[in-house]
Amino acid sequence: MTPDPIRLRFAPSPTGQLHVGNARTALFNWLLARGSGGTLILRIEDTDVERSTSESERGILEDLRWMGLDWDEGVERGGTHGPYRQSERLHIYRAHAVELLAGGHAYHCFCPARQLEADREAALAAGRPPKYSGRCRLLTKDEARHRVESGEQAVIRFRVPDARDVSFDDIVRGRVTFNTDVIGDPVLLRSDGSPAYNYAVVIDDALMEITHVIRGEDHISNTPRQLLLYEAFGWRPPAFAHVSLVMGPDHSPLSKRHGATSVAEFRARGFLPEALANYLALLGWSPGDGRELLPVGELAALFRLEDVGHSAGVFDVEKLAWVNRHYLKSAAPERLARLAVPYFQREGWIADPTDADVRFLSQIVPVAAASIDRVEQVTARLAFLFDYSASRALDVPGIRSEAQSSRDVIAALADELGRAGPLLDRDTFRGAAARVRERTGQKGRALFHPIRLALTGEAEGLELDVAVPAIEAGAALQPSGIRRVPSARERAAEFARCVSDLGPPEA
RNA sequence: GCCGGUAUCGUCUAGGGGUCAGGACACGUGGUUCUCAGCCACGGGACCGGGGUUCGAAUCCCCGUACCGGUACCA
Repeated sequence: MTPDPIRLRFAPSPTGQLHVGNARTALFNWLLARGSGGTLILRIEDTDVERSTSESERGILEDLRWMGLDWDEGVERGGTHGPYRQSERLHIYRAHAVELLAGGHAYHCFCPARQLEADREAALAAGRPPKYSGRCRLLTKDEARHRVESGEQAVIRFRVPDARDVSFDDIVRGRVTFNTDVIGDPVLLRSDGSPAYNYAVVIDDALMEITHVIRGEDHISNTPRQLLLYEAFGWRPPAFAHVSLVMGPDHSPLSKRHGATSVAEFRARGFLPEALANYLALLGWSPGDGRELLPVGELAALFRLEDVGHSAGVFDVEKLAWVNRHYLKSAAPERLARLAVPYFQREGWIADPTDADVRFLSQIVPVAAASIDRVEQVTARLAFLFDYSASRALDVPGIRSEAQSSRDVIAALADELGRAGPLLDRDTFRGAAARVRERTGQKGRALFHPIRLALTGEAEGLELDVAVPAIEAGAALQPSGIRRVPSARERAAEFARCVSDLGPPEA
């Protein structure tokens, strides 16, 4: 007998960008669903009308898809358990509240907000738990009905049973127990008729037949309230798994002041989706055999909730960068080229790339990508192509002094390239360099470094064997959407002229 | 305050009554290369504290501490 397939859900609130902590929760749900042949549902928890926006919802969905996470039922996908937006389920919450009211599990509460606030402060001051006093619990149904009918504002509260333990076996943490004495009667329906979180989740998870709730640890103390609700309805609760939260380097919750926190920001900085997903899976979980660089598809087969760590994890951008480098090195050339285009555009180096431009970029961007952390950094690595200036290079003291003491190499290079054809491949470049060596007697660093300075305008960068042919290929680009790339010959001539204008080095 | 959770190198983790406490990122040193990055090799670096149980505790138990979460008509 095979067990029923599991049903999981990810239920974000569309109140901002998708945070990496939530992305990790989504990923864990996805890994388990895909690894077990289960169903993943995407539900939108937009009952907070003030803060929910449809742009946020769109952004979150986009970020999820970008990371490679898909879902089987839910928003923009449909399914038999919809609607999947809480704002479209209000009638369902009302109907079930009526049922709870009838069964005596819930009651109307007319306490004004200021009263509640005062109670709360008094309780805190007296060292008591600041839970709802229960003032309206004793109201008779008739009295409550009259007051409601007379137009008085009311919320519907759940009647939490007194002095009982509520326990559950959390899949990641083990048995967790709360006593109901510390739980105030939670609001089910607000005075405007909209459902509160703890109520809506229960109705939705139950009606959507969710079998496993994987969510952040911040929800662990909501769980007993929700369990009580399941009990009142006579429903069987799902299994719960609370995963720890993601922290910043200072061990406080990851926030803006730590830098990027949302999936969209990491994407904008040029992290690859497969790298972010791989890294996030490793934060709080490990396959156990020491392997770390595994695509999510493989991780899914290995993932077990029981193996998820109990403690909060610090988000380590350095390690993410390492994972990203790995995927950068194996990414398809044309994909990298296209990913890099927006960054070039931002620099004003490219307008609209032609097919030839993309072919050119597909040659050189992957080389640059092998030595950077994120696609964003490709511009610094390839600035020598599009942003060459001999005079600007020679403004840098270190470059100027080295160039001045290497005038022989620079002059010989300019002369040599003036008579040679373009250095379109490694061997042609090496041949030219060999002739400069013969003419000057310089070799090794004393030969190549000045050549680097003259041809790239930079003291460091890609190896010349690929940089120089790339310069020539860029210079040969015919009708192009790329800013003109000066050839090696032009560069050498310009650089030599600038150096000779400088005169001899100061003693 | 009260309730709940958590605790192995700086970070992510493996392990778990007797181990040289293993790996990865980061860091340091050396090598490779015209340079930076990379890559390779080597190296330093941890069981929160105190009690208890035990021949033996990082591992089991208790207490404490620290941190995180909750204590909402936010989710």
